Amino acid sequence: MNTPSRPAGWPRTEAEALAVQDELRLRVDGTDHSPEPGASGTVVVGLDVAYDDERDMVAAAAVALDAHSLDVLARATAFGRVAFPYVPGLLAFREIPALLEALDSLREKSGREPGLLVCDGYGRAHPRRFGLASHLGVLTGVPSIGVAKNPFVFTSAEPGPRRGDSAPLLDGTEEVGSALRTQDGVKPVYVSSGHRVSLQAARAHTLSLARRYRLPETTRCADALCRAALREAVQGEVRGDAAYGGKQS
DNA sequence: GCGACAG
DNA sequence: ATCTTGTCGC
Repeated sequence: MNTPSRPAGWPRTEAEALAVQDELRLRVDGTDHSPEPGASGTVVVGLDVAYDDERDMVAAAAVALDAHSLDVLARATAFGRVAFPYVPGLLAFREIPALLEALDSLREKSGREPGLLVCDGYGRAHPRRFGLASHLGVLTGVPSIGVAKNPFVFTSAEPGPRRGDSAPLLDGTEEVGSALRTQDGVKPVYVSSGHRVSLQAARAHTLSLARRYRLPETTRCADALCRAALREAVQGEVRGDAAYGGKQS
């Protein structure tokens, strides 16, 4: 019933959060230890968070898919209070406590270890090279990538028009990610490596997960789940239903 | 100094 | 992220 929104020691100020990023960024492993994209039996986890700022409430979702079939193997949610205000570049501090809780819950009920985490946002494509996907990867040790819908502060050439076409996402002259077309003639997504995944592999995983739609199936499933969970939790609160007061699956 | 800025 | 109807198309 008790859902800590801010774990002990969680940063309270922007300065503290920046210090944490500077410390943890040193632990990022840029070499590839990710499973083969689309490999049967590999568990890929999609993660997302929905907010109700009015009620200071967040709902996180973690969904496990089979990398080959894209079948949903397990789902988990977690609820809490907003852990940090939204500050561009510090998104992780807002979302990670609830995401870790959902991920723990998912491990319990699936009984399987994730081979890859797919986050809504950035990994290396970040002002300090330590976005949400990098942060979550370092904390869990699981290979991770970030797939975002917008280029944030970076620029890229327009990738070619076909699925699979990509262009470097640049911070000046440094390649920090890829603009990747996942469907013919559809707006690209912005992919970057988080932890223990190369950029090339991050693109391959993204394409393998986005077979029919612009966004990876992992992201679509997690997005739908956390939104539904938040709706139900808010309704429950309005009705004064105690069953919605804590965490749920 | 001002605006822009993952979700 | 979220506020929000209908509409065009596969």
